[in-house]
Amino acid sequence: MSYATEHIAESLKAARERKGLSQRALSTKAGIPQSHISKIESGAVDLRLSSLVELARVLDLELTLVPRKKLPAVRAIIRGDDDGHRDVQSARKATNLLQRFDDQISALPSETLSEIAVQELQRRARELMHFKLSADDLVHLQEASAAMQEFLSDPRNLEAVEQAQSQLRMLRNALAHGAGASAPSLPRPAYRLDGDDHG
Amino acid sequence: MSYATEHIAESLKAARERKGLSQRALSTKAGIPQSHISKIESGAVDLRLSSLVELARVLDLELTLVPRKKLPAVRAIIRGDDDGHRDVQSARKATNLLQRFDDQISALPSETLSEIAVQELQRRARELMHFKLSADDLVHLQEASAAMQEFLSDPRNLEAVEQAQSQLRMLRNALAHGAGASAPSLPRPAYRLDGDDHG
DNA sequence: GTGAGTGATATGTTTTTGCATATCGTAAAT
DNA sequence: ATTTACGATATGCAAAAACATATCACTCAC
Repeated sequence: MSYATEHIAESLKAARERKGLSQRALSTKAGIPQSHISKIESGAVDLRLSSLVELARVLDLELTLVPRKKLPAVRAIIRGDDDGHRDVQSARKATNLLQRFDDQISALPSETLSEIAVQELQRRARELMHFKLSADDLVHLQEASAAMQEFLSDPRNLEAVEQAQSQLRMLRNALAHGAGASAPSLPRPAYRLDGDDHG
Repeated sequence: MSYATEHIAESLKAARERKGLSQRALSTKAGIPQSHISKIESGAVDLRLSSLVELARVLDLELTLVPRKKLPAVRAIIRGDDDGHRDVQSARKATNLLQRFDDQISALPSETLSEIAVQELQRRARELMHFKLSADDLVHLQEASAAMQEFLSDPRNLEAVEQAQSQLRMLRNALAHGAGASAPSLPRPAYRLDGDDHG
Protein backbone atom coordinates (compact mmCIF):
# COMPACT_ATOMS: atom_id res chain seq x y z
CA MET A 1 0.00 0.00 0.00
CA SER A 2 1.43 3.30 -1.08
CA TYR A 3 2.26 6.19 1.17
CA ALA A 4 -0.50 8.40 -0.13
CA THR A 5 -3.26 5.94 0.57
CA GLU A 6 -1.92 5.31 4.04
CA HIS A 7 -1.85 9.00 4.62
CA ILE A 8 -5.48 9.36 3.62
CA ALA A 9 -6.46 6.58 5.97
CA GLU A 10 -4.59 8.22 8.81
CA SER A 11 -6.22 11.54 8.06
CA LEU A 12 -9.63 9.98 8.23
CA LYS A 13 -8.90 8.38 11.54
CA ALA A 14 -7.46 11.60 12.92
CA ALA A 15 -10.47 13.56 11.74
CA ARG A 16 -12.84 11.08 13.30
CA GLU A 17 -11.09 11.20 16.63
CA ARG A 18 -10.86 14.97 16.49
CA LYS A 19 -14.62 15.02 16.21
CA GLY A 20 -14.93 12.63 19.10
CA LEU A 21 -16.77 10.00 17.11
CA SER A 22 -16.53 6.28 17.59
CA GLN A 23 -16.26 4.00 14.59
CA ARG A 24 -19.87 3.01 15.15
CA ALA A 25 -21.10 6.58 15.36
CA LEU A 26 -19.30 7.38 12.17
CA SER A 27 -20.65 4.19 10.71
CA THR A 28 -24.28 5.14 11.20
CA LYS A 29 -23.73 8.69 10.00
CA ALA A 30 -21.94 7.62 6.87
CA GLY A 31 -23.93 4.50 6.17
CA ILE A 32 -20.80 2.40 6.15
CA PRO A 33 -20.40 -0.65 8.37
CA GLN A 34 -18.18 -0.23 11.37
CA SER A 35 -16.25 -3.32 10.43
CA HIS A 36 -15.31 -1.68 7.23
CA ILE A 37 -14.22 1.51 8.91
CA SER A 38 -12.02 -0.57 11.14
CA LYS A 39 -10.30 -2.12 8.16
CA ILE A 40 -9.99 1.21 6.40
CA GLU A 41 -8.32 2.88 9.32
CA SER A 42 -5.96 0.00 9.86
CA GLY A 43 -4.96 0.19 6.22
CA ALA A 44 -6.22 -3.32 5.57
CA VAL A 45 -8.25 -2.35 2.53
CA ASP A 46 -7.96 -0.26 -0.56
CA LEU A 47 -11.27 1.49 -0.17
CA ARG A 48 -13.47 2.69 -2.96
CA LEU A 49 -13.93 6.30 -3.84
CA SER A 50 -17.57 6.39 -2.79
CA SER A 51 -16.69 5.18 0.67
CA LEU A 52 -13.98 7.74 0.94
CA VAL A 53 -16.10 10.70 -0.06
CA GLU A 54 -18.91 9.55 2.18
CA LEU A 55 -16.63 9.36 5.17
CA ALA A 56 -15.06 12.66 4.26
CA ARG A 57 -18.43 14.33 3.99
CA VAL A 58 -19.49 13.22 7.43
CA LEU A 59 -16.19 14.45 8.81
CA ASP A 60 -16.65 17.88 7.20
CA LEU A 61 -13.92 17.23 4.72
CA GLU A 62 -13.92 17.44 0.98
CA LEU A 63 -11.79 15.33 -1.26
CA THR A 64 -9.98 17.59 -3.68
CA LEU A 65 -7.52 17.17 -6.51
CA VAL A 66 -4.87 19.82 -6.07
CA PRO A 67 -2.29 20.64 -8.75
CA ARG A 68 1.12 19.83 -7.37
CA LYS A 69 2.23 23.34 -8.15
CA LYS A 70 -0.32 24.86 -5.83
CA LEU A 71 0.09 22.35 -3.10
CA PRO A 72 2.20 24.53 -0.79
CA ALA A 73 -0.31 27.34 -0.81
CA VAL A 74 -3.16 24.95 -0.22
CA ARG A 75 -1.36 23.26 2.60
CA ALA A 76 -0.70 26.65 4.12
CA ILE A 77 -4.39 27.45 4.07
CA ILE A 78 -5.29 24.12 5.55
CA ARG A 79 -2.61 24.28 8.19
CA GLY A 80 -3.43 27.83 9.18
CA ASP A 81 -6.28 26.69 11.32
CA ASP A 82 -5.86 29.74 13.42
CA ASP A 83 -9.30 29.94 14.85
CA GLY A 84 -8.23 26.94 16.53
CA HIS A 85 -8.03 24.63 19.21
CA ARG A 86 -6.34 22.52 16.58
CA ASP A 87 -2.84 22.31 17.81
CA VAL A 88 -2.79 24.50 20.81
CA GLN A 89 -0.43 22.32 22.74
CA SER A 90 2.32 22.41 20.17
CA ALA A 91 1.98 26.11 19.73
CA ARG A 92 2.18 26.63 23.45
CA LYS A 93 5.17 24.41 23.84
CA ALA A 94 6.87 26.22 21.01
CA THR A 95 6.26 29.57 22.63
CA ASN A 96 7.72 28.35 25.87
CA LEU A 97 10.80 27.03 24.16
CA LEU A 98 11.37 30.26 22.35
CA GLN A 99 10.85 32.29 25.47
CA ARG A 100 13.44 30.20 27.25
CA PHE A 101 15.85 30.81 24.40
CA ASP A 102 15.40 34.48 24.83
CA ASP A 103 15.80 34.36 28.60
CA GLN A 104 18.83 32.17 28.52
CA ILE A 105 20.56 34.38 26.02
CA SER A 106 19.69 37.52 27.90
CA ALA A 107 21.15 35.99 31.04
CA LEU A 108 24.53 35.41 29.42
CA PRO A 109 27.57 37.38 30.56
CA SER A 110 28.09 40.43 28.44
CA GLU A 111 31.30 39.30 26.78
CA THR A 112 29.51 36.19 25.50
CA LEU A 113 26.43 38.13 24.62
CA SER A 114 28.42 40.42 22.41
CA GLU A 115 29.07 37.59 20.00
CA ILE A 116 27.33 38.32 16.73
CA ALA A 117 26.11 34.76 16.39
CA VAL A 118 24.51 34.91 19.80
CA GLN A 119 22.72 38.13 19.07
CA GLU A 120 21.56 36.70 15.80
CA LEU A 121 20.19 33.68 17.54
CA GLN A 122 18.23 35.77 19.97
CA ARG A 123 16.87 37.87 17.18
CA ARG A 124 15.66 34.79 15.34
CA ALA A 125 14.10 33.32 18.42
CA ARG A 126 12.16 36.50 19.00
CA GLU A 127 11.08 36.63 15.42
CA LEU A 128 9.71 33.13 15.59
CA MET A 129 7.61 33.97 18.60
CA HIS A 130 5.30 35.77 16.27
CA PHE A 131 4.43 32.66 14.32
CA LYS A 132 1.97 30.01 15.12
CA LEU A 133 3.97 26.84 15.15
CA SER A 134 2.81 23.32 14.59
CA ALA A 135 3.88 19.97 15.92
CA ASP A 136 6.15 19.48 12.94
CA ASP A 137 7.81 22.79 13.53
CA LEU A 138 8.38 21.83 17.11
CA VAL A 139 10.90 19.22 16.06
CA HIS A 140 13.24 21.87 14.74
CA LEU A 141 12.78 23.87 17.87
CA GLN A 142 13.75 20.94 20.01
CA GLU A 143 16.84 20.36 17.93
CA ALA A 144 17.74 23.96 18.43
CA SER A 145 17.09 23.67 22.13
CA ALA A 146 19.44 20.73 22.41
CA ALA A 147 22.17 22.68 20.67
CA MET A 148 21.49 25.57 23.00
CA GLN A 149 22.05 23.38 26.03
CA GLU A 150 25.40 22.34 24.62
CA PHE A 151 26.36 25.91 24.25
CA LEU A 152 25.29 26.79 27.77
CA SER A 153 27.44 24.06 29.20
CA ASP A 154 30.37 25.35 27.20
CA PRO A 155 30.01 29.02 26.27
CA ARG A 156 32.95 28.83 23.91
CA ASN A 157 31.20 26.34 21.71
CA LEU A 158 29.96 28.75 19.11
CA GLU A 159 29.39 25.95 16.71
CA ALA A 160 26.45 24.88 18.81
CA VAL A 161 25.05 28.35 18.41
CA GLU A 162 25.39 28.08 14.68
CA GLN A 163 23.59 24.80 14.82
CA ALA A 164 20.73 26.22 16.81
CA GLN A 165 20.57 29.16 14.51
CA SER A 166 20.48 26.88 11.53
CA GLN A 167 17.42 25.14 12.90
CA LEU A 168 15.63 28.39 13.53
CA ARG A 169 16.52 29.71 10.12
CA MET A 170 15.21 26.57 8.53
CA LEU A 171 11.98 26.96 10.42
CA ARG A 172 11.63 30.57 9.51
CA ASN A 173 12.18 29.93 5.83
CA ALA A 174 9.71 27.11 5.82
CA LEU A 175 7.11 29.37 7.35
CA ALA A 176 7.85 32.14 4.93
CA HIS A 177 7.36 29.71 2.10
CA GLY A 178 3.93 29.02 3.40
CA ALA A 179 4.60 25.36 3.82
CA GLY A 180 5.23 23.06 6.70
CA ALA A 181 8.72 22.95 7.99
CA SER A 182 8.99 19.23 7.63
CA ALA A 183 8.47 19.18 3.88
CA PRO A 184 11.85 18.58 2.34
CA SER A 185 11.89 20.68 -0.78
CA LEU A 186 9.02 22.62 -2.18
CA PRO A 187 8.43 25.01 -5.03
CA ARG A 188 8.32 28.63 -4.01
CA PRO A 189 5.17 30.73 -4.12
CA ALA A 190 4.65 33.00 -7.07
CA TYR A 191 6.33 36.09 -5.82
CA ARG A 192 8.56 35.77 -2.87
CA LEU A 193 10.70 38.57 -1.64
CA ASP A 194 14.01 37.59 -0.26
CA GLY A 195 13.25 38.78 3.15
CA ASP A 196 16.03 37.23 5.03
CA ASP A 197 15.53 40.17 7.18
CA HIS A 198 15.25 43.80 7.32
CA GLY A 199 16.36 45.80 10.20
CA MET B 1 -23.28 7.61 -8.22
CA SER B 2 -22.93 10.70 -6.10
CA TYR B 3 -21.94 14.08 -7.33
CA ALA B 4 -18.55 14.13 -5.67
CA THR B 5 -17.34 10.94 -7.26
CA GLU B 6 -18.57 12.06 -10.66
CA HIS B 7 -16.73 15.29 -10.16
CA ILE B 8 -13.48 13.52 -9.39
CA ALA B 9 -13.84 11.37 -12.48
CA GLU B 10 -14.44 14.42 -14.62
CA SER B 11 -11.46 16.16 -13.12
CA LEU B 12 -9.26 13.23 -13.98
CA LYS B 13 -10.46 13.17 -17.54
CA ALA B 14 -10.02 16.92 -17.87
CA ALA B 15 -6.52 16.72 -16.45
CA ARG B 16 -5.60 13.91 -18.81
CA GLU B 17 -6.83 15.81 -21.83
CA ARG B 18 -5.16 18.97 -20.66
CA LYS B 19 -1.91 17.07 -20.66
CA GLY B 20 -2.64 15.76 -24.14
CA LEU B 21 -2.50 12.13 -23.10
CA SER B 22 -4.56 9.31 -24.55
CA GLN B 23 -6.09 6.77 -22.24
CA ARG B 24 -3.47 4.31 -23.37
CA ALA B 25 -0.59 6.68 -22.73
CA LEU B 26 -1.91 7.40 -19.28
CA SER B 27 -2.42 3.71 -18.84
CA THR B 28 1.23 2.86 -19.37
CA LYS B 29 2.41 5.74 -17.22
CA ALA B 30 0.18 4.87 -14.32
CA GLY B 31 0.34 1.12 -14.68
CA ILE B 32 -3.42 0.90 -14.93
CA PRO B 33 -5.18 -0.83 -17.84
CA GLN B 34 -6.68 1.42 -20.46
CA SER B 35 -9.97 -0.42 -20.17
CA HIS B 36 -10.15 0.55 -16.58
CA ILE B 37 -9.46 4.18 -17.30
CA SER B 38 -12.27 4.13 -19.78
CA LYS B 39 -14.69 2.82 -17.20
CA ILE B 40 -13.51 5.29 -14.64
CA GLU B 41 -13.93 8.31 -16.88
CA SER B 42 -17.36 7.21 -18.01
CA GLY B 43 -18.40 6.90 -14.40
CA ALA B 44 -19.09 3.21 -14.80
CA VAL B 45 -17.09 2.19 -11.78
CA ASP B 46 -16.45 3.24 -8.23
CA LEU B 47 -12.71 3.10 -8.40
CA ARG B 48 -10.39 2.21 -5.57
CA LEU B 49 -8.27 4.71 -3.78
CA SER B 50 -5.00 3.24 -5.02
CA SER B 51 -6.07 3.65 -8.63
CA LEU B 52 -7.15 7.18 -7.98
CA VAL B 53 -3.92 8.13 -6.30
CA GLU B 54 -1.84 6.59 -9.07
CA LEU B 55 -3.74 8.43 -11.76
CA ALA B 56 -3.52 11.66 -9.82
CA ARG B 57 0.20 11.27 -9.34
CA VAL B 58 0.84 10.81 -13.05
CA LEU B 59 -1.31 13.82 -13.78
CA ASP B 60 0.61 16.00 -11.32
CA LEU B 61 -2.28 16.16 -8.95
CA GLU B 62 -2.46 15.38 -5.30
CA LEU B 63 -5.48 14.01 -3.53
CA THR B 64 -6.16 16.14 -0.51
CA LEU B 65 -8.71 16.22 2.26
CA VAL B 66 -9.74 19.82 2.73
CA PRO B 67 -11.76 21.04 5.71
CA ARG B 68 -15.06 22.33 4.43
CA LYS B 69 -14.42 25.61 6.14
CA LYS B 70 -11.32 26.24 4.08
CA LEU B 71 -12.77 25.03 0.83
CA PRO B 72 -13.51 28.45 -0.72
CA ALA B 73 -9.98 29.66 -0.12
CA VAL B 74 -8.51 26.47 -1.49
CA ARG B 75 -10.68 26.60 -4.58
CA ALA B 76 -9.63 30.18 -5.12
CA ILE B 77 -6.02 29.13 -5.08
CA ILE B 78 -6.60 26.24 -7.42
CA ARG B 79 -8.52 28.34 -9.91
CA GLY B 80 -6.29 31.35 -9.58
CA ASP B 81 -3.09 32.27 -11.35
CA ASP B 82 -1.63 30.45 -14.32
CA ASP B 83 -2.52 33.21 -16.67
CA GLY B 84 0.93 33.99 -15.61
CA HIS B 85 2.20 37.41 -16.45
CA ARG B 86 -1.22 38.92 -16.90
CA ASP B 87 -1.02 41.53 -14.23
CA VAL B 88 2.32 41.03 -12.70
CA GLN B 89 2.84 44.55 -11.50
CA SER B 90 -0.27 44.68 -9.39
CA ALA B 91 0.44 41.29 -7.99
CA ARG B 92 3.94 42.31 -7.10
CA LYS B 93 2.86 45.52 -5.50
CA ALA B 94 0.26 43.65 -3.54
CA THR B 95 2.81 41.17 -2.36
CA ASN B 96 5.08 43.96 -1.23
CA LEU B 97 2.30 45.63 0.67
CA LEU B 98 1.36 42.43 2.39
CA GLN B 99 4.94 41.70 3.23
CA ARG B 100 5.27 45.11 4.79
CA PHE B 101 2.16 44.47 6.82
CA ASP B 102 3.69 41.34 8.10
CA ASP B 103 7.01 42.95 8.87
CA GLN B 104 5.50 45.93 10.59
CA ILE B 105 3.35 43.76 12.77
CA SER B 106 6.22 41.46 13.60
CA ALA B 107 8.27 44.42 14.65
CA LEU B 108 5.72 45.57 17.19
CA PRO B 109 6.52 45.38 20.89
CA SER B 110 5.24 42.18 22.37
CA GLU B 111 2.57 43.75 24.54
CA THR B 112 1.01 45.30 21.47
CA LEU B 113 1.54 42.18 19.46
CA SER B 114 -0.38 40.16 21.98
CA GLU B 115 -3.58 41.96 21.00
CA ILE B 116 -5.90 39.51 19.37
CA ALA B 117 -6.89 41.97 16.68
CA VAL B 118 -3.27 42.49 15.74
CA GLN B 119 -2.58 38.79 15.50
CA GLU B 120 -5.68 38.37 13.43
CA LEU B 121 -4.56 41.10 11.10
CA GLN B 122 -1.21 39.47 10.56
CA ARG B 123 -2.83 36.14 9.97
CA ARG B 124 -5.04 37.60 7.30
CA ALA B 125 -2.17 39.36 5.64
CA ARG B 126 -0.22 36.14 5.46
CA GLU B 127 -3.18 34.26 4.13
CA LEU B 128 -3.61 36.75 1.35
CA MET B 129 -0.02 36.31 0.30
CA HIS B 130 -1.04 33.03 -1.18
CA PHE B 131 -3.40 34.65 -3.62
CA LYS B 132 -2.70 36.34 -6.84
CA LEU B 133 -4.10 39.81 -6.48
CA SER B 134 -5.25 42.17 -9.16
CA ALA B 135 -5.27 45.93 -9.55
CA ASP B 136 -8.77 46.09 -8.11
CA ASP B 137 -7.72 44.18 -5.08
CA LEU B 138 -4.89 46.60 -4.59
CA VAL B 139 -7.32 49.36 -3.65
CA HIS B 140 -8.42 47.47 -0.57
CA LEU B 141 -4.86 46.79 0.29
CA GLN B 142 -3.98 50.43 0.14
CA GLU B 143 -6.92 51.32 2.34
CA ALA B 144 -5.71 48.77 4.80
CA SER B 145 -2.20 50.13 4.57
CA ALA B 146 -3.41 53.63 5.39
CA ALA B 147 -5.20 52.34 8.46
CA MET B 148 -2.07 50.50 9.42
CA GLN B 149 -0.06 53.68 9.32
CA GLU B 150 -2.55 55.30 11.64
CA PHE B 151 -2.17 52.47 14.02
CA LEU B 152 1.60 52.62 13.91
CA SER B 153 1.57 56.29 14.79
CA ASP B 154 -0.70 55.54 17.70
CA PRO B 155 -0.43 51.95 18.91
CA ARG B 156 -3.46 52.35 21.12
CA ASN B 157 -5.70 52.99 18.20
CA LEU B 158 -7.06 49.48 17.85
CA GLU B 159 -9.91 50.78 15.81
CA ALA B 160 -7.50 51.36 12.97
CA VAL B 161 -6.51 47.73 13.22
CA GLU B 162 -10.11 46.73 12.95
CA GLN B 163 -10.44 48.89 9.90
CA ALA B 164 -7.42 47.36 8.22
CA GLN B 165 -8.65 43.95 9.11
CA SER B 166 -12.01 44.73 7.65
CA GLN B 167 -10.40 45.60 4.33
CA LEU B 168 -8.42 42.41 4.24
CA ARG B 169 -11.43 40.37 5.20
CA MET B 170 -13.43 41.94 2.43
CA LEU B 171 -10.70 41.12 0.00
CA ARG B 172 -10.47 37.57 1.11
CA ASN B 173 -14.19 37.04 0.87
CA ALA B 174 -14.24 38.49 -2.59
CA LEU B 175 -11.53 36.10 -3.63
CA ALA B 176 -13.23 33.16 -2.04
CA HIS B 177 -16.47 34.01 -3.75
CA GLY B 178 -14.81 34.63 -7.04
CA ALA B 179 -14.14 30.94 -7.10
CA GLY B 180 -17.82 30.24 -7.53
CA ALA B 181 -18.14 32.72 -10.35
CA SER B 182 -17.33 30.34 -13.13
CA ALA B 183 -18.82 27.31 -11.48
CA PRO B 184 -22.48 28.08 -10.81
CA SER B 185 -22.95 27.21 -7.21
CA LEU B 186 -21.00 25.20 -4.80
CA PRO B 187 -22.48 21.78 -4.33
CA ARG B 188 -24.23 21.45 -1.08
CA PRO B 189 -23.83 18.24 0.82
CA ALA B 190 -26.15 15.65 -0.58
CA TYR B 191 -27.71 14.97 2.72
CA ARG B 192 -27.36 17.01 5.80
CA LEU B 193 -26.34 15.38 9.00
CA ASP B 194 -27.51 16.63 12.27
CA GLY B 195 -24.79 18.91 12.86
CA ASP B 196 -22.23 20.23 15.05
CA ASP B 197 -22.44 23.74 13.94
CA HIS B 198 -20.77 25.79 16.51
CA GLY B 199 -18.13 27.36 14.51
C1' DG C 1 -21.94 -10.43 36.99
C1' DT C 2 -24.57 -7.57 33.71
C1' DG C 3 -24.62 -4.43 30.13
C1' DA C 4 -23.11 -0.92 27.14
C1' DG C 5 -19.20 0.80 25.05
C1' DT C 6 -15.09 0.19 22.07
C1' DG C 7 -12.45 -1.92 17.86
C1' DA C 8 -11.13 -6.45 15.48
C1' DT C 9 -12.50 -11.00 13.01
C1' DA C 10 -15.02 -14.53 10.06
C1' DT C 11 -18.07 -15.70 6.11
C1' DG C 12 -20.99 -14.86 2.08
C1' DT C 13 -22.12 -11.53 -1.64
C1' DT C 14 -21.37 -7.75 -4.80
C1' DT C 15 -18.15 -5.11 -7.17
C1' DT C 16 -13.94 -3.64 -9.12
C1' DT C 17 -10.16 -4.93 -11.58
C1' DG C 18 -7.29 -6.70 -15.44
C1' DC C 19 -6.88 -9.09 -19.82
C1' DA C 20 -8.59 -9.90 -24.39
C1' DT C 21 -11.32 -8.29 -27.80
C1' DA C 22 -14.77 -5.43 -30.14
C1' DT C 23 -16.35 -1.01 -31.82
C1' DC C 24 -15.72 3.62 -33.21
C1' DG C 25 -13.45 7.61 -35.73
C1' DT C 26 -10.62 9.27 -38.99
C1' DA C 27 -7.35 9.37 -42.64
C1' DA C 28 -4.88 7.37 -46.47
C1' DA C 29 -4.61 4.37 -50.49
C1' DT C 30 -6.48 1.78 -54.16
C1' DA D 1 -16.65 5.32 -53.03
C1' DT D 2 -14.72 1.23 -50.77
C1' DT D 3 -11.22 -0.66 -48.43
C1' DT D 4 -7.43 -0.73 -45.37
C1' DA D 5 -4.97 0.83 -41.51
C1' DC D 6 -4.48 2.77 -37.08
C1' DG D 7 -5.25 5.12 -32.87
C1' DA D 8 -8.57 5.80 -29.31
C1' DT D 9 -12.30 4.30 -26.54
C1' DA D 10 -15.69 0.86 -25.09
C1' DT D 11 -17.37 -3.94 -23.70
C1' DG D 12 -17.37 -9.31 -21.99
C1' DC D 13 -15.66 -12.26 -18.80
C1' DA D 14 -12.77 -14.65 -15.10
C1' DA D 15 -10.42 -13.57 -10.86
C1' DA D 16 -9.49 -10.82 -6.93
C1' DA D 17 -10.87 -7.67 -3.57
C1' DA D 18 -14.13 -4.56 -1.19
C1' DC D 19 -18.21 -4.62 1.05
C1' DA D 20 -22.25 -6.20 4.22
C1' DT D 21 -23.87 -9.04 8.04
C1' DA D 22 -23.04 -11.18 12.11
C1' DT D 23 -20.03 -12.35 15.78
C1' DC D 24 -16.18 -12.00 18.75
C1' DA D 25 -12.91 -10.17 22.45
C1' DC D 26 -12.01 -6.59 25.41
C1' DT D 27 -12.68 -2.63 28.75
C1' DC D 28 -15.13 0.13 31.89
C1' DA D 29 -19.01 1.52 34.77
C1' DC D 30 -22.81 0.24 37.57
